[in-house]
Amino acid sequence: MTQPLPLPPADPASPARQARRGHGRVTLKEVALAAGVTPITVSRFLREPAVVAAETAQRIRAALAQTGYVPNKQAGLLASGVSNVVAVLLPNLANSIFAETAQGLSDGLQAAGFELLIASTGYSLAREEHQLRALLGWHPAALVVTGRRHSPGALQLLAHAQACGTPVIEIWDHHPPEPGQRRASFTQIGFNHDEVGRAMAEHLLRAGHRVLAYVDSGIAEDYRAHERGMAFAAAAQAAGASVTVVRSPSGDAFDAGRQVLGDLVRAGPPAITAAAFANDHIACGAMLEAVRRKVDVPGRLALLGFGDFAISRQLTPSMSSVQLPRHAIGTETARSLLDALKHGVPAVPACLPWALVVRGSTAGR
Amino acid sequence: MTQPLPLPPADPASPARQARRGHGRVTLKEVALAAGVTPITVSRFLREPAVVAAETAQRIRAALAQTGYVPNKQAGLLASGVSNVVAVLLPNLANSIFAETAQGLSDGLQAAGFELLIASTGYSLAREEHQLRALLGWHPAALVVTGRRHSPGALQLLAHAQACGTPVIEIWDHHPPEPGQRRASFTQIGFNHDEVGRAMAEHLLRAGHRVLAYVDSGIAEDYRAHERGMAFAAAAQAAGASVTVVRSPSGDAFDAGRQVLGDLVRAGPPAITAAAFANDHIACGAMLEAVRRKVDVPGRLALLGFGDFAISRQLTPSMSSVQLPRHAIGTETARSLLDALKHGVPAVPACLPWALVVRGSTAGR
DNA sequence: TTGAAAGCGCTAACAG
DNA sequence: CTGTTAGCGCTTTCAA
Repeated sequence: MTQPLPLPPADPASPARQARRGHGRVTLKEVALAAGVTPITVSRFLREPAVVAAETAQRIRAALAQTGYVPNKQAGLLASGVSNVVAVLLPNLANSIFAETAQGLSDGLQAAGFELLIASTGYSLAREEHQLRALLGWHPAALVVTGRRHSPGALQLLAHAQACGTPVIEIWDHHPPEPGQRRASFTQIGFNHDEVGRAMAEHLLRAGHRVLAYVDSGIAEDYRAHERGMAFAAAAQAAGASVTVVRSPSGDAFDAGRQVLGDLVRAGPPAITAAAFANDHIACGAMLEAVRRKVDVPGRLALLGFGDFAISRQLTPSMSSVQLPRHAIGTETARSLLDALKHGVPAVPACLPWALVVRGSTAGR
Repeated sequence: MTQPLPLPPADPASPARQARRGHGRVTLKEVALAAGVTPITVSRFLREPAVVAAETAQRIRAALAQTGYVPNKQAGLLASGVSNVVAVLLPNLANSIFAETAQGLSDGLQAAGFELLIASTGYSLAREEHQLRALLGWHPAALVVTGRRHSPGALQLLAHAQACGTPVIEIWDHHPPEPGQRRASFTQIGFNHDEVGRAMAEHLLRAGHRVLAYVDSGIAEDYRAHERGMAFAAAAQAAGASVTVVRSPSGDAFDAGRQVLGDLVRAGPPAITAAAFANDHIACGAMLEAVRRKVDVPGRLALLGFGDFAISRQLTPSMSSVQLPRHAIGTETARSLLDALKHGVPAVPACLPWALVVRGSTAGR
């Protein structure tokens, strides 16, 4: 504080300094003092600049710049009773699949003045409930969670929030309610994983495969991957094909895929001729190992991924996969949420399109 | 509200209902009413359960469960004047490199009761300043930003915050202050990108290469990648080698790498015999294209990546790269921050280790 | 061990 | 167009 560093918005040596609280932050009152008005006028100017007189506005503007005022959101939200926070629970942020959804949400919500409070659950329902409890303390304007599976406690919290008028959206899923199970229903924005699993099976069946495998996610609570696997197996078996479900080992997904490939080619007789995977990383690992072992893909073994990650089209042969509305889930959720929040209506659910992209790894017959 | 759904923590049909505000949230006062004590006692119990009488505690516990109380953080933080929020600004979340740092931060801070407010800047200093302004409104306990380059406005905000006692940490960088440039100094936790650039050059020079290329990031404001490139070029030229710096095209990084490979092999005479890249994705793209074109790697062209992404060790030949303390930057920052916050001392800077991993793509000579 | 009073910083409502 | 009054939900003194 000895040398006068250029700190225009709040020079520590300026007269505004001594007016600060213990925490050192400039408050509305101090700005008002500097501008020669009352706090409420400054508050008004901040929210609706047009409503104050031109010359008053000028003085306030100067005071604002001079003091380096930053509004305290805690206080603002508390006083107004409205929240501009949207709480988001994702299984994972490191996984680019969800990061893109977060980006989509952010794109759609930030422009409308909302802030995102993002927490990751690590694919654990227990952690989801824990995080949910923490997030709820911010009294968010809306709640976005991943999937339709939640712990009983989380379900109660979500139902309670929804009953109090807070929109709750389940993303990355779109599923009709189970007949027997009575549960609160939330708005779902995503796609049906059963359908995807079936489509994956049908694609392989259509190519003439009769001995199939599904390589499931190594993550115990990746329910959506398990669901696709169940639907895949059911569809294949209904068509008279056989299906082996293997769970991929945990750890690096590429390595897991490499490891699984050994089991796949060793299996039988009858030999497995096509495998579907819980995600592209595992599938790509298997593909790389197949290339290394000179296992013919798709001749000896066809491979079908899920997620259509950037690397998948780059390998040789290129990986057939399922293209997902990763970003759209975010933007659509934002759109739906803004609508719901603005007009006080419930958020509308949406079933978003996906596409099975056929490439070299399952080509021809 | 017609059928009595099981909502234990706050049955909308319970007596607690009518006690709710317009926003429908249970407040401390209502819990107190249900427990037959005053709000302050409940508040105390929540923070220091041991300090209230055993039977009072019992009643409060029951009231808490019955009402489904969720503390309002806005109010709590406002009243106590302390913030448990750490604001984090990252260039990008979709990029797993930063997602891991965020995870590290989260791992270290959540246990200590802090919450992360994460925003992404999209590698734009302008957006950084904007986001910073928004984040500052939460009056965070600490500020974590990426890199040492900031807009003048952001610099003022950061300096101001630091002057007010809020720790400010710059991550992913560790650089001595420029002699001529007078600027506020913040705690840096990361590594020196000049050193990495030099090490990359030295590795290739040591392998006998004399005609080099640096494939820079296509992102204009990825200053750290540019820095590595400058240091790379300077070191190579100092050793008498020639260096061509090319900027990778924007868009999919793998495709960019593929595209760049054409230019690299076409260049000369003298022909470029080794290329370093701003990141592994571009490098892998180049590698895949080299394999496709049957360009011998490393015989005709050695490739050296940066970041050591999961895919890099999987390709054939495997990619030499620079292993980064992605997660450690997060955990170390958390550690440093907790220390600073707890003892009121400034956060200590740290220079974290990285390692050049030699694999097939730059092997032998 | 519990309570009463006061206030965090800001914003609704109303009044002028 | 501006100010007054009251209070958001909670926590900090202090006192009982």
